[in-house]
Amino acid sequence: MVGMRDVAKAAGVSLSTVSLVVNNTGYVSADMRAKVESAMRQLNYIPNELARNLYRNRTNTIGVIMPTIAHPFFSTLTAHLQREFAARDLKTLLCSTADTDKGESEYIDMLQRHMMDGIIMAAHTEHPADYWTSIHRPIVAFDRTLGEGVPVVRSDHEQGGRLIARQLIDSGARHVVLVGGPRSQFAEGTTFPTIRYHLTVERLLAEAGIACDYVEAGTVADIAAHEATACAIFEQYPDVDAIVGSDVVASVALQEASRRGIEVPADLQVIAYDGTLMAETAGKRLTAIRQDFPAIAAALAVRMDSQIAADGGPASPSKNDSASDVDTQPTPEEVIPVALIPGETTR
Amino acid sequence: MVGMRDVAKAAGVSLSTVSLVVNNTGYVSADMRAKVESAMRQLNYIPNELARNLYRNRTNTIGVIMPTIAHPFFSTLTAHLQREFAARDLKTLLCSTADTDKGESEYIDMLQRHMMDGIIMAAHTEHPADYWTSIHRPIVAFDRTLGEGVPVVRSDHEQGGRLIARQLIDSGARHVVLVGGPRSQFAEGTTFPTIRYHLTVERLLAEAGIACDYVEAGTVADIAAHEATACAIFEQYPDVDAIVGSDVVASVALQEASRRGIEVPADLQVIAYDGTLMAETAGKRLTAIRQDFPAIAAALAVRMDSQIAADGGPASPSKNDSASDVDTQPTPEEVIPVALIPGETTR
DNA sequence: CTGAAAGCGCTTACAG
DNA sequence: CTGAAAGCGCTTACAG
Repeated sequence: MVGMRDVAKAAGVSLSTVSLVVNNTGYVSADMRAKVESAMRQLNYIPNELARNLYRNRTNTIGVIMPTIAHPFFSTLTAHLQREFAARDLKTLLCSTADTDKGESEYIDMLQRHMMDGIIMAAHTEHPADYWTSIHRPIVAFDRTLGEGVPVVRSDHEQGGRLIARQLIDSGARHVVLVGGPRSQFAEGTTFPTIRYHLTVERLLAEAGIACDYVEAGTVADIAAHEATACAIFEQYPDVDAIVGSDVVASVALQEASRRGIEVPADLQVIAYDGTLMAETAGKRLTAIRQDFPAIAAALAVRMDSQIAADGGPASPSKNDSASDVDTQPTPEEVIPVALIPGETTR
Repeated sequence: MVGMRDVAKAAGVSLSTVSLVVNNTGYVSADMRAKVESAMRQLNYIPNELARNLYRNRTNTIGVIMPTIAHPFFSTLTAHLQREFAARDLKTLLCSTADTDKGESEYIDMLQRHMMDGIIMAAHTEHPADYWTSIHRPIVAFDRTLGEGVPVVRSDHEQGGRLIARQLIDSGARHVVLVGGPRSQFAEGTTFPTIRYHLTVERLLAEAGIACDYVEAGTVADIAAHEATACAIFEQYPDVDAIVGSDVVASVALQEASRRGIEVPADLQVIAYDGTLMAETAGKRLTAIRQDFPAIAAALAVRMDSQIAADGGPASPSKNDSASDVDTQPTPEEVIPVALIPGETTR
């Protein structure tokens, strides 16, 4: 392995001169630079980034914690995140909680051991209330409230709920089935804002006097369960005339409806929540609430930027502690609008 | 930041003793260990992994270069890879070529700068013949022949082609449309083994006297193009009675067929190549050639293991150079069987 | 079994 | 504008 030392020797200059040339820092005379550069080329010198990382205590790597990217929602989100980070010269370390026996605590560990500069938390594991706030390193949550000081980016699920409810009410739905995660996540003080779309739909439909049942489809990582659930709906609720669920659930429900000879949208409407590619490849183009992946990813990246800037900032307690106390925003939350994309599965 | 030095001071022992305790290496007396451990706890010591990385010249990170994980094939593959690597305590660095303005050469750069221990190459960019072999660091290719010394793992596309052809012949297809990547990739000496399934199908259908047209669907990252292509088939070939393409293409083609009132499978058969989740969420369960993701990921990981072992090995030219010459396998290629999963879209 | 020393490869003040 | 020196935080021979 050829190092700076070798280059310095070959060029007949000092170590620091080589460093200056490599980093294009400070002033180096033209011929010094030339000598160094030709030596680098001749020896085929490649700087060892690890040494720099050690010195700077930075790896330019962000951990992206997802339940699993086998799920289209999370693969889409991750793809967009990766683009945002790459544009900032940040690497994306893929951290799945469902594909692995590793929980996110192992990833947090890696964060603290300085192998990552920050973490995007989009997995669904639950933790004691103070777990996240006690970490004191750059974390940004997606669609999770993790506690004071952990910024959140999420879609406007209330809006999503309103859009769905309006569609269903206007089209004269009579019996709606909502498919979603474990109802236990709906408890008071839940950390899952996602549920608000279900709650909103339920409330608005109730006000309109429309029957609405909720069916649990298992956790987001259990895709087989989604498929089974979607098929079972028709047994359990023979007179269902509208189904609302994730792209996966909606697609499978639509498929099952076709198998049973149920006319969509005449006798059954289907609305997908998420709006990934899968909503376009189902039996018909699904009417979908589209979460705005580019905007979500951009917002997450911007938040991450500032979290990192804050972290890299005053390592020693700043003299004006009071000022920073004043600055403490009460868990900044950024809400991204959604849109209803009309498809072929609603009236 | 509290470091080993602080722990040593607090425990009243030397630096190396702390190191031994932390790494659970060598012999440390019980009370020494106890003192150190309590000091670590009190100071809340967290080892800085960067320093270790520098010393060991290893990051335990594998770069996974994909065109884009927005495509279901690559997100599925990546999910499985991540599982395999995690089981080996290797991190997965997500490297997309299509989601980014970065080409894989930038990732190769990171490999050489020792920020990654190895690279899985599954993207589709072309390079001069000697590019890959000149890197001399752990690389394993998926479905790409990259040159001498770069192991390849791929599905048995010839078998895939045979399975498809047999299905089409046995069911009495008359006019088949094959949808795939740019035909320019089919040139002699191509580095894309994938094309062999098309070539095999074409040959076998020709022998059977069945008409077969090839339609280009754009690169794998251009999903919008796939969708457009799938719809256009019906205009271009009004009498098509079988369509073969990736999960995405097949799903969209099926959707379009339904829109046009074409009966599947009676008047049109559809076969999907890949067999991801998307093949299950289309309008009907797609008959699919399923690539064996778990086996592919496992094979890639095993190859990566040995590439890394070889790389970490004799840094200095070994005395028996001749022996290693003899050992040089001519580009090991591991071929994983595929399977035809019968669905509702074939007769 | 423990400690002082050198070193992983680079960076950055700091004298000249 | 250049060079000798200290240091990033840890590891590992190597004396004791």
